[in-house]
Amino acid sequence: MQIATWNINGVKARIDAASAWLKEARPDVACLQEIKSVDEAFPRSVFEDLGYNVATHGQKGFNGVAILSLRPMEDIRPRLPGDDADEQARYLEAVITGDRGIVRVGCLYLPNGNPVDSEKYPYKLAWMDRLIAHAKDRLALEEPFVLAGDYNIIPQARDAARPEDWVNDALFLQTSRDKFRELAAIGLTDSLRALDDSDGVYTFWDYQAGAWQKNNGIRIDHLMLSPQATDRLMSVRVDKHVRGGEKPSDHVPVVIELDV
DNA sequence: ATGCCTTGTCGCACAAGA
Repeated sequence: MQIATWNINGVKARIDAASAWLKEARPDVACLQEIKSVDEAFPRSVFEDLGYNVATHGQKGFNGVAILSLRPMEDIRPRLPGDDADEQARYLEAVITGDRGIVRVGCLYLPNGNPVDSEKYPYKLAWMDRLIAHAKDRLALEEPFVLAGDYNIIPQARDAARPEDWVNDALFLQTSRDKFRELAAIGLTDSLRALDDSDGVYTFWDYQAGAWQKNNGIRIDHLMLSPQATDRLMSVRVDKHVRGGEKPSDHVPVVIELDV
C-alpha cells in the first residue's frame, strides 16, 4: 500500500496539479494539508472521479486537512485530542484495510509557529505536546500506524540547504527540534531516514527569491511510523519533479510503500 | 533588515504562510 503526504497549499488552486499527480502516482492513500476550504466547498467529485474516497476536516480560509483513499476508510476522526477550545483544523485520522491487514493513518498540519515572539510559538509547542500524547495512545494499540503530514520541523541541519538561514526560525529552533525528537523517543520512526541517509533531500521550496531554481529547500514533510508499520516499510520517495510543474504547491509529495 | 511569491477573503489591500 502506497501512502503519501502532500501540503497542496489550497485545494481550489491545486485541482489541476493534484489531479495530474494522483493519475500519475496513484497512491492508495493521500494525506493532504492546507486545503484552505470548508468541508462543503471541498471539490470531492474531482477526486471521487479519480476513484478516491474522500474524508475532510476543513476550515474557512486557512489550514484544513483531507485524506483520499482508494479503499474505504473506517473510524474517521477529525481533531487532535487535548484541547476542545482549539478551533484550527489540523488533524484527521482514518483506518484503511489492506490485503494483509489494517493501517491507521493520521494526517496532520503542524502549526508553523512564527514569529517566535508571538503567541503562535507557544501554540506550536502545545500542539506538539498534544501530538506526542496522542501518538503514545496510538502506539499502545500496537497497530501499523502512520503519522503523515507537514510537521513544519527541520529535524537536522542536513535537512536544509542553508541551515544558517533558519537558526532563529520556529521550524529549526532547538526547542522545536527537541519536541520532534520526543516523537522518535516514544517509538515513531522517520520513514525517510530509515531508508535514505543522504543529504539534500527536501520537500519544500519557497515561492520567493528563486528558492526552487537555487535548490534552496528544506525537509519538513514527514511520515512517522509505529514499530508495526516500520516492520512493513518497503520504500520511500520524494516526488521532487512536482515542484517544477505547472502552478505548483510550494511543497511536494512524499510517498512510502508499506507491505500491508 | 526587509521583501522577494502565492493563496484566500471579499477588497478596493490584507493576513498568513515558511
